[in-house]
Amino acid sequence: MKLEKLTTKSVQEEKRRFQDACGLAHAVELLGERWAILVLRELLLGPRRFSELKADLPGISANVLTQRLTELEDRGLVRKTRLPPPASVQVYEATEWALDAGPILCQLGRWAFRSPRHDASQPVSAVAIMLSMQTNFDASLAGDFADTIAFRFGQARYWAKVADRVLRIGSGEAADAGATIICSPDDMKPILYGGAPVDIVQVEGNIDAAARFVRMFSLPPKANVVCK
Amino acid sequence: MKLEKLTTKSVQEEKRRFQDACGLAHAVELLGERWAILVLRELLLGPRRFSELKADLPGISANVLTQRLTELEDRGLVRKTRLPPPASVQVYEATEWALDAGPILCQLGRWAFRSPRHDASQPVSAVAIMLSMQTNFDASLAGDFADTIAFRFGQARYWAKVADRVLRIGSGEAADAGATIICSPDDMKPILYGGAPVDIVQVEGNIDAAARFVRMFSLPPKANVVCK
DNA sequence: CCGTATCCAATAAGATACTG
DNA sequence: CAGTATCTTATTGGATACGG
Repeated sequence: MKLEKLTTKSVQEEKRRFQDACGLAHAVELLGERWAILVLRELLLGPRRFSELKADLPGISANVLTQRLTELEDRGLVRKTRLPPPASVQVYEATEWALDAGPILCQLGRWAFRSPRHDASQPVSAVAIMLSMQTNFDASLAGDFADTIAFRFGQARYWAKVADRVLRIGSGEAADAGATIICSPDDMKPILYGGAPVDIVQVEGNIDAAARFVRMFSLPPKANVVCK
Repeated sequence: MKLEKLTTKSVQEEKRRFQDACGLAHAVELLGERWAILVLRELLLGPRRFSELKADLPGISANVLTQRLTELEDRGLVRKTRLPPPASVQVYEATEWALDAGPILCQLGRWAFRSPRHDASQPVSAVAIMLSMQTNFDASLAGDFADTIAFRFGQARYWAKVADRVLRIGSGEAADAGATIICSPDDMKPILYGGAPVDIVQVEGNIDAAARFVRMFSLPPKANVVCK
């Protein structure tokens, strides 16, 4: 009975494969299922646990998340590992190869942002807002700025470091932060992309550094298309 | 009755939207349905007609193709136009914005090519093999080569032009081709990527130019991952 | 708390035949 | 050729209950 089910399932998977050697067709086979790309996005800045993923992907159900994680593991994009003691907690981690897709996916996101249908009023996750900084950083606005800005979104910790007109982001505590911004990921949207001043949220440390930092981002122009 | 159906449908579409302002989530909403990315790929080198698309997307059914084209049109990615007389035939054409996604999708394809699960023995479409040349062109192998190679895949015509270690591709007849390669898209795979000599297919014109040209491509290395 | 397994209803995809 | 119409099958997401 179970064997039959498994066989049926693999036959189905066969049938759902594209008969197409093009790499792009395979990309769709790897990441084309609903939620898969967003699960990977959440892993781009480091390992996460199941409940974090579920919390940051509003609308996903536990069984679907389980299924996507298992599929991504089967395909070599995700590893199920255990954090070193004393944490000793189980986490999901993107493989190096999966991380290589990160910059490409960010570019795809920036492209889709130009859609007239895009709704920026929806919520964003912490990872999403951090990645958006990386993607929409405008080197020409950086001037001689050189500092690290730390972010506290609830319990989550991230940082963004600017030097020589290059920005790098990462997760974890920042040792050398000139300023720390404490708010929710959603609070950052009007500040980074709506021209709002940084002091509408809590800032610790060098507030001028934080204020300069948040003016270094710009969104791409909307596409000139008509759509129903 | 009909109104009710439409309302139900739009409510359903609402529900399927991600509550996520991240551009990547919107990219999935734009291109995430099955076949959508491959339909767009087929339009990246110029307008195509319904039957060509159906023929080059093995396995797609007419109703799904209709639905994808309508959706892509609604979303501003595709325009339904009519070729100028005397052709006067209806074609589907990617918008400028949709074409901007082309290079990103090609990079995603090159990334997915590194998957251990990728099956290069599947067939490729004419557009896919031409795009793969653009994507996998290795400038360091071009030397001082400067010439245009024309391709005839059945009735379809494409060209690839190399100058100053830069390759450009396009569709249509090439006026100044040094050589013309006449075969099927699948025949090109072993020649471009398997080291096979170009003269296993029909070549007209300067065969040495064709032979040099087909050695200018290299695939990315496989990812170092285990997968079930 | 961290998931996993199973069932159910809704909907999307696919196969096939058919029409202007 | 360019799609529609109809029927069947597969997948999804939500609820619920269960195991470590």
